[in-house]
Amino acid sequence: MPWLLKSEPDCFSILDLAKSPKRTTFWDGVRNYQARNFLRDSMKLGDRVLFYHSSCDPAGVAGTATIVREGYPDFTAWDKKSDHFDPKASESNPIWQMVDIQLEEAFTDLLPLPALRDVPTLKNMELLRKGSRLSVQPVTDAEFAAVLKLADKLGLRAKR
DNA sequence: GCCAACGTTGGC
DNA sequence: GCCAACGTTGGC
Repeated sequence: MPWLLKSEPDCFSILDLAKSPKRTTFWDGVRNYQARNFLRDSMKLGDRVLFYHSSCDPAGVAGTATIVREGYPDFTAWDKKSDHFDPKASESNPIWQMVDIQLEEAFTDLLPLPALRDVPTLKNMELLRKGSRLSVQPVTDAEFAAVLKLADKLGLRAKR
């Protein structure tokens, strides 16, 4: 199943991912139980990911990635120096999970959120639901394909 | 920077 | 177990 992962580009952008060793990173800092359950139970090796930039202007889809390691304990949770430190977590009780993702394709430019709202296929997409804040979201195959198709149409996919 | 929507906390 | 208060998210 495809997924959508949100990141604030000021914190970690798709360019940061592109510059990472092997264009791969661990997806740490998720501190929401519903999102945690997706990371732990549902994300599978090889699943594709829409990399979404949130809290920026405009917000939108920045590219795609794939899951290259399935859920494992998020060790930043018991690192006191981490921004994502959680006093309730420990090595023996990790609470939080993360996955590793590898960059697949960075769009040449952001696919802006308002453009997604114009696509009929995406009408029920979790991202577009009013009040939706989930930072790890399942995406249907049809939705994933529709986003890529729109990126094509807007000329945001340079390499082939 | 505003504020609506949501999740979490904690008193009862 | 309810629910008010609070903190956070994230589009605008």
